[in-house]
Amino acid sequence: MSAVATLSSKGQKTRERILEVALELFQERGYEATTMRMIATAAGVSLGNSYYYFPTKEHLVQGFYNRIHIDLVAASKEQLAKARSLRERLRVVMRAQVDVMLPYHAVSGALFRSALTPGSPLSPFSEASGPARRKAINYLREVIDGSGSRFPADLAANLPELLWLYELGLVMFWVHDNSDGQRRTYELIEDSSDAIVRLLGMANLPGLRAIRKRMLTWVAAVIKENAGPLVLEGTSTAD
Amino acid sequence: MSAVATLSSKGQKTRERILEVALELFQERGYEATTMRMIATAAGVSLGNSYYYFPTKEHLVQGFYNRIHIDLVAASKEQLAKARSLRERLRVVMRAQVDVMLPYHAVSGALFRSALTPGSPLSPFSEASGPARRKAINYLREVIDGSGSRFPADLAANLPELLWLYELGLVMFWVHDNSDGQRRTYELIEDSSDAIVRLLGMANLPGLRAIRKRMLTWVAAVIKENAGPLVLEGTSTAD
DNA sequence: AGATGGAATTGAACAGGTTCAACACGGAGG
DNA sequence: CCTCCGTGTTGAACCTGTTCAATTCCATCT
Repeated sequence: MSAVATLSSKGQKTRERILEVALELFQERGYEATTMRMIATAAGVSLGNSYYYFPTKEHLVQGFYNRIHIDLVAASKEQLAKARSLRERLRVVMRAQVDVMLPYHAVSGALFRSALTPGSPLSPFSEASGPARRKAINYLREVIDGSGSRFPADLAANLPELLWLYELGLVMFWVHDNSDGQRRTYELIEDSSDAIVRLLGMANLPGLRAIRKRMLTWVAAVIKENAGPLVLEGTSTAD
Repeated sequence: MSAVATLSSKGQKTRERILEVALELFQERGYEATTMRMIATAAGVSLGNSYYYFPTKEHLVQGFYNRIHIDLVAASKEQLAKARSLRERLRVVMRAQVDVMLPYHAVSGALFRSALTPGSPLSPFSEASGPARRKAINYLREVIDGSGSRFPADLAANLPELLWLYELGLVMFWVHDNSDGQRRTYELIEDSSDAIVRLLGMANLPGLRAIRKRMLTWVAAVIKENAGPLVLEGTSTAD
């Protein structure tokens, strides 16, 4: 069994220290260039000890995800309280998301590399990412509820998940965005937050209703159907 | 300089043999579990020699991409000739795409892992993937042109790229699809090919026209803006 | 034939992620 | 105080991707 379950204050502290140091080094030198040996040394522990707390180097990234979400909430809460329209509220949150990730852009490629690998505990769809995913989706639910907008029942029920996928796409774009300061991503946020709200408003148009139904079914399927016994080649997902 | 440029029949043959053996092993044991030493041995060359032809293990995957596209064309050409409507033609090609990838589903995760990493020569957006990408897009252009459908100029101009992105998304879904025989992906093809054609038909509706314009701009941007001096941490993309 | 130069090829060495058997520590129970 | 046992911790060893200086091969030229 991994050490994650039992966390005496001693172990907890060590674990924290390793993660802290790791994130710093990732930021300074990049993911690849940061060696597990470096991390261990900088954290004042042995190489083997790092593996006692983090089964693989990639598991350190999960800590990164968690931190990002905390920062996101902190960075957007205030502005969000002032924003009324859904369009504006979306803008605020998405901009904040990009803001808090800024320091990591140079290494984001490596950081997110495993994210799209099916079966990886780092996949945003994975069981292991469940808590982080639920937090993110719930926050988006607040974003929606806080606006005056109302939608057809089926759409409303799945809208948080839908927007979460949008957020994911935005992050993917940001990762690949090399314009200075990721200017283009901010532009995309402007355009897309507007477009999304408009499309949502049109969801009841005669021609779109049928398509909407089926699309929602698929969205729900994508989000949910990931608790299955998915095992990646070689490595069991036991954790 | 890499060896790719000059290909005497001797080297060509060796290169082919390595790639052949590699793809077989990937299929049998998975990507991670297949060792460069295994590949070299099975191909009857030295370890170093493999690296003469394929700068990294991942470069072997590029060969996989190329093969897939060739197989796709072979598998769909005949049926495509019989299909008239855009919806039907889309269905045929997308189903063929999934068909030819079938044998690789178990390892597809690892195979496509690098695909989403920015700067990687394996990224479908990368310079290195240019030829393969253009082939794929051109094939989609045929798919569109072969149907009777006509679209507004700006839409028509970017439709192949748009559909290519759709194809990419479909592949991502397929990679994560664990239903038996990837049944769900086939279902998604049914639904989405229909939805796409309907949406395209509505692109001129008053509310959608403005959105369409801006979306197309972004699609064009995503596809093109990838020739820039993008360097991944540590490794230069010199190739 | 002999020389020359680039293409192919080799094997050893290196680096970094991961594993593992052994050991230290510290509190609970006797 | 001693024993026991599970949590923490260690460092060496292993495996595998990657690099590189050195060597062989071979077609062409003299």
